[in-house]
Amino acid sequence: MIQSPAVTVADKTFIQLRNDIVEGEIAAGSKLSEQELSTKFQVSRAVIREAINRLETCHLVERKANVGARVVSLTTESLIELYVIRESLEGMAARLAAVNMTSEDIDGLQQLLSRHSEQVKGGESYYQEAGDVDFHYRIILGSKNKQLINLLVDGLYHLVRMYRVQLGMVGPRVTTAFDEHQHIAHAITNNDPELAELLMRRHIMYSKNNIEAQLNLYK
Amino acid sequence: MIQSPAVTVADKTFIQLRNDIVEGEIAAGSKLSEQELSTKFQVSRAVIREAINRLETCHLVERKANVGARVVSLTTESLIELYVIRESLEGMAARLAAVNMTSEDIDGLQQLLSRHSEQVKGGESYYQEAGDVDFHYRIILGSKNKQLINLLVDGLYHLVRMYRVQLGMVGPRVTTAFDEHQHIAHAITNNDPELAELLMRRHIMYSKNNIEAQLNLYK
DNA sequence: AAAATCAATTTTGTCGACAATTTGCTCGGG
DNA sequence: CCCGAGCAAATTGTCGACAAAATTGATTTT
Repeated sequence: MIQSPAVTVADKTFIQLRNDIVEGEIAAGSKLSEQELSTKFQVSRAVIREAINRLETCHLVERKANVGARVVSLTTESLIELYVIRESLEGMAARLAAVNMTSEDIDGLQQLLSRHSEQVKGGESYYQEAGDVDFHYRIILGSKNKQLINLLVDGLYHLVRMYRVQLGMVGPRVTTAFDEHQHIAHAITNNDPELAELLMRRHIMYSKNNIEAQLNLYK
Repeated sequence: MIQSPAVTVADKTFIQLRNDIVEGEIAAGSKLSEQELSTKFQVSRAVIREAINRLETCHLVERKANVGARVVSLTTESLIELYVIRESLEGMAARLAAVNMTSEDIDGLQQLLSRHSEQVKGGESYYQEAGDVDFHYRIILGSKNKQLINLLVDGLYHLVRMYRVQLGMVGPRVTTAFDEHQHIAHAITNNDPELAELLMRRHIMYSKNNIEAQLNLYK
């Protein structure tokens, strides 16, 4: 898949729906009526079905035969499960990146961190949302493992974003996370795959623990 | 998704096509013509499109807009990439299994290994194909992480099987692999997640190395 | 009143036809 | 002889209608 510039109507509908779901405009757990959506978007049901199929591919909706499609519901368990998978896959991505990133890739990564550094000093919390994603995204691409990239970017990325947006993942982890990013980048620069993987796994595990703690406040 | 007993025509067509692709009856890299398939299976093109969409979901075919769908081509690089992902995810599965498997689960796992033990002593090479899959499958389910299970069983399992069938993964690793399985099971029985993950990762890495060696013979 | 049954309605599944796009070929020019 | 423009055939994308299945609500039975 990988972001191709939406040539067909089904493409546009899919992207629109995906945004609506990730942003929460279509509520988590709600039903996706084909008829309703086809009148809303002024397209045929075939287009809607195609779009829903793709949403299922990136784990944003679940379909049951003869019953229909529902947006996935956001549960604490699923979020934790997701972070465990991220820990595993992005840890591996960091390991691979330490071996496979070119010096240009590494330069770009360092420049990204420099910009983030100024933002953190300046007290901007803009960092958390886009910055964190950017960093992880570069590591994933740096793995140069096409299947891994596809799995993460098209398969889990949007689901992670959906949780972040809708549960409002903020917390006081901004500067801490930035330090962790620097350590990971350092390990990659030194071509130290074991350390890069270890640090990335810890980094994601800390995020997971942080989220678990936040969620337990509501209990 | 997860194996639901094919209620709709598209379900059956999908499963049929999936088998044909995995078994190599539809050649790797070949084009899937919607018209051709719809006449062959005596169903409408809508059904074929639905089936192809699902095949894309489990990474068995790739689609391009206005061009069509092709069965993925089996390259050495992709196979290695796949094993790297397995190493990561199944390693994590073993880690989780060591924590989350019930004593009943563990009993079942031990019984499975006992049966395999007799088969290995008896010199049956039946083991490799079904036995290995069975073992790994139990570990994956033992993780109790629904998203991980879904990712592996519906997403990568069939692709792995496709490679095994079509490249004829045999090799002299039968008894060695069995020993490794026993060690992994032992670590899980002892509730030792770190060791279980380490051993599973090594186990899959050994398989990967073995395959790489085999493939390099042809160069 | 609660549970089971059946019919009406709504929703998804499947179909064939038409529209839009790509592909391969032919033809004309350089 | 090679290359590009344009045309023709084949393929995918989109559509509306019909068939089949599930949900809903009323009715009957216990």
